[in-house]
Amino acid sequence: MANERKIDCVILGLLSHEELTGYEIKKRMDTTLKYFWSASYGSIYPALSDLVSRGLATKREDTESKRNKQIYSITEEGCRYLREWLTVPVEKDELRYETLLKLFFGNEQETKQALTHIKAFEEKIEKELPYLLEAEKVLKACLNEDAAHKYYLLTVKFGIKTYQAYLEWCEEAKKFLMDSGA
Amino acid sequence: MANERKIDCVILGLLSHEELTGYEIKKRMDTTLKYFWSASYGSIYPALSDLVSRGLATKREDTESKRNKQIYSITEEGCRYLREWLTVPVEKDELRYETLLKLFFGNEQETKQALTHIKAFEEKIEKELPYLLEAEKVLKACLNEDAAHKYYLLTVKFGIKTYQAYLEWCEEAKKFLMDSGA
DNA sequence: CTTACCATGTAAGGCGTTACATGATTCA
DNA sequence: TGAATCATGTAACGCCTTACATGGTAAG
Repeated sequence: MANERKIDCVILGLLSHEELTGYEIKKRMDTTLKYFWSASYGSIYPALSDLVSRGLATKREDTESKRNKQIYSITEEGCRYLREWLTVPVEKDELRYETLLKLFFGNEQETKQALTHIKAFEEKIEKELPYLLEAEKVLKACLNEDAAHKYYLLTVKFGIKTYQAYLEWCEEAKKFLMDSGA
Repeated sequence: MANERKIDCVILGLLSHEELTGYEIKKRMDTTLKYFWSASYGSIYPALSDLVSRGLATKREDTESKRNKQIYSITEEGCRYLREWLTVPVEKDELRYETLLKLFFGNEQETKQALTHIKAFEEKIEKELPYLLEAEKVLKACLNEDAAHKYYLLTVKFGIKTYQAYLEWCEEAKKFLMDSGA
């Protein structure tokens, strides 16, 4: 237990909450996890097959719906694997912001360009923040329904805190460039 | 100009400030850029060769020092390439925090484990923040010496803002878990 | 003299995305 | 009936890291 593929752990984590299809796993990623993790079908489906072959998950066909669904569940061993991973210290938290890269080299362009990148970043954050705030409200309201909500709420709060810090920075950065620039 | 390898752009950006060896490029990454970008020798050296073969940079051997240094410079075309990239909108800002992943699935473990991850995260941030604050002080003092400092300062300020937000979140998260937990 | 740092590069392999390929079902 | 969404998968390829391989130099 040292070099786990993160995709395996994310999937097992989601399966530990409920049974899911590959499609649903992708959806969870694109909604609740997307603020700090992402994955594509091209990594999810192969990972699912792999988890089954390693005995960490099982697959069964859905009989109820008319769709050709493959439903995945976590196994006992999968649970053990997940819990083990959760006890191991975090290896790496990574941030790759192209916006900051372009800003860092801003001197090669005009101030206007730098401002454009900052504004684009600001707009993106302003558009996403309401979803986080809404999620916070909903989660706070049903905190007692599911113990897992507590942890979900913490990650949402993280997103809100940082997004608000981003927006503050955007304001300051714009002011700084407009005052000092030109 | 649509699918530029970011590593090329970072290197060209650094070379636009000054001539550098591959080793020095790596060092710049590990100090000034590491808060929002990273790269290893295994990607830097091949990229440098590639940039030379594409006419975006030139390489010459160092004659002054006794070391076997390969010094790289940006070409006119390299400058054009860089500036072009800087005008293109940002494609992706990515955050991959394993800490949040482990926290999200925190229900599978004890509250204690979640707290451990938060504390480890907090310590890491507390250790790095002073460097950012020091960099801010230095940059503010010599802002007029080099126009590029202005942009460098902005990225440092971004780091400070977010790190401070992280620390606030850590405090709240710890309190939240200790109050609600157990 | 030996440790730390300077300095360059390659090879193997991992991990993941994009694009492709296909088709069913639901809803307006 | 057509668009949106549900649903599963593969293949090619890109990009990067890790580990390996090697050796010089400066400082204590």
